[in-house]
Amino acid sequence: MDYKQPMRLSRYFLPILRETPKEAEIVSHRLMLRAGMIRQEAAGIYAWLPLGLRVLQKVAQIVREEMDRAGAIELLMPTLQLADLWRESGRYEAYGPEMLRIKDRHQRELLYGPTNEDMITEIFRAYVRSYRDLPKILYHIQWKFRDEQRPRFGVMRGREFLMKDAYSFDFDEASARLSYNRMFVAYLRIFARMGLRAIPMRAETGPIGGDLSHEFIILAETGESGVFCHADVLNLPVPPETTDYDSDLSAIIKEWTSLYAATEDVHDEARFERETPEEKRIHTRGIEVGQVFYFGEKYSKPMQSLIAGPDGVDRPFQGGSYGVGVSRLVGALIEANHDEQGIIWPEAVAPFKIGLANLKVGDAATDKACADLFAALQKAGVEVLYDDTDERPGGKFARLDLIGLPYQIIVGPKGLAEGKVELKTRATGARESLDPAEVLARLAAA
RNA sequence: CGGGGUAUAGCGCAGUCUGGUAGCGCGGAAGUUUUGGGUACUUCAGGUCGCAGGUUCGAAUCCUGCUGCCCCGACCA
Repeated sequence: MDYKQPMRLSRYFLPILRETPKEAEIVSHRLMLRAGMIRQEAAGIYAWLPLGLRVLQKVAQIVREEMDRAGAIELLMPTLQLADLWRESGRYEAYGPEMLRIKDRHQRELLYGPTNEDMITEIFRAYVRSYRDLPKILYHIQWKFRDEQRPRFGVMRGREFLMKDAYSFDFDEASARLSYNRMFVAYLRIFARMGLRAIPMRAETGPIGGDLSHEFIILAETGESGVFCHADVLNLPVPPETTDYDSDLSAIIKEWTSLYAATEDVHDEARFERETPEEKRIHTRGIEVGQVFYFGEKYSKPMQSLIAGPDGVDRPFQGGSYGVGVSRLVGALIEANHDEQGIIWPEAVAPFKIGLANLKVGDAATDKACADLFAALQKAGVEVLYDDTDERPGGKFARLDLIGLPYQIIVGPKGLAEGKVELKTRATGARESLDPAEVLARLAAA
């Protein structure tokens, strides 16, 4: 997808719903349906329409950039996996009905992958034998399927979902902890870049297993689990882009994990009260958007992925896995950024930066002013959606507010009579009457 | 997986109790009008009433079975 390609609304595919579909209960689901981002094809299974896809891919791209920055290497594993692979790790029977099991024409047993620890271990085992090749962190961004008993909340808890999962390979535990720390720091940056405050919380390790784990959680009333934390954890500094991932990151980890923060599953009320002054105690709900695990030899041992050490002795590698719910994040972002009128996208993930509204299509002056602005924005490489439809102003305003582009440039005969266009900032609602050149200077710069 | 709902036009709904071959609003098309926060009016198009059986002269409506979807709970990125 070429994001910079400017788009005319009259040629785009943006099926806006004026009324709320009744099946949508929470706000992000309602808005995604209304804004023409997704269409449900089955319970927990969605088609991503053009506007939704743009956001999904932007989220994925931020994840990708931060993973790369932290030294992880991208690959791509298939969605379908052989059941035998999972038998080898002992998880085929353990996983339960959540796993979608299917057979091919030869009656070979396959499954639609709910995660990829087994497969990445198989790949790694095939090629890596020496401690000298470690450490490594491999990741991919791929669709997963978990046959939830009860999918709900739109893309926040779908059955099919897009996930980034990374896997670390280390020779010893000390090194594995460093990999864990790298991913931890990368996660802090990923969510911060999307304008989200994600808090790492101690959590249960779940069916994947392991002995060290944090969930990254966004506080939201509509979240699926209860959380407890110290208020100050909301204001900790996010590691900068210049963070050296080859350095010892433990100071950052310590800073982010010393204040109390836990999900209800592992919550210890006595400890919470001991460690947190009453006025700093937060008890609310949260949306899990990422999780990091260290699980040691859980897969390398049963699957016999052995690494020769300096002493010539083979040992199972020390593993960790690190997930980010990419499609879920799109829902979470809306939960965190909306108002009565619709979505308010953070600029980093907005489907377009600007909505350019021609209030009187067919009027020579507004047409020309819009065409000039459109061309200039295109030239400046700014992502712009030009509403060139022959529709009433009210409808255009409502639609732009609904889809939540960060800026609206409103061009109508009234303002143009004085040589002005209006610049509206979606987040604040602020409207300014400016020369077209001023608007350009403002929006093309940032 | 337990409990509760629901299924009628693209979307939101009425009609079902009391059987007589389907209607309203929004949206769509054509037109007049209007033009800075979803303008008003006129006309038009669009539905084998979730599916399969059954009862009946006749079924959206009554009976049986099935399926999809939603909500609460348990469970989960």
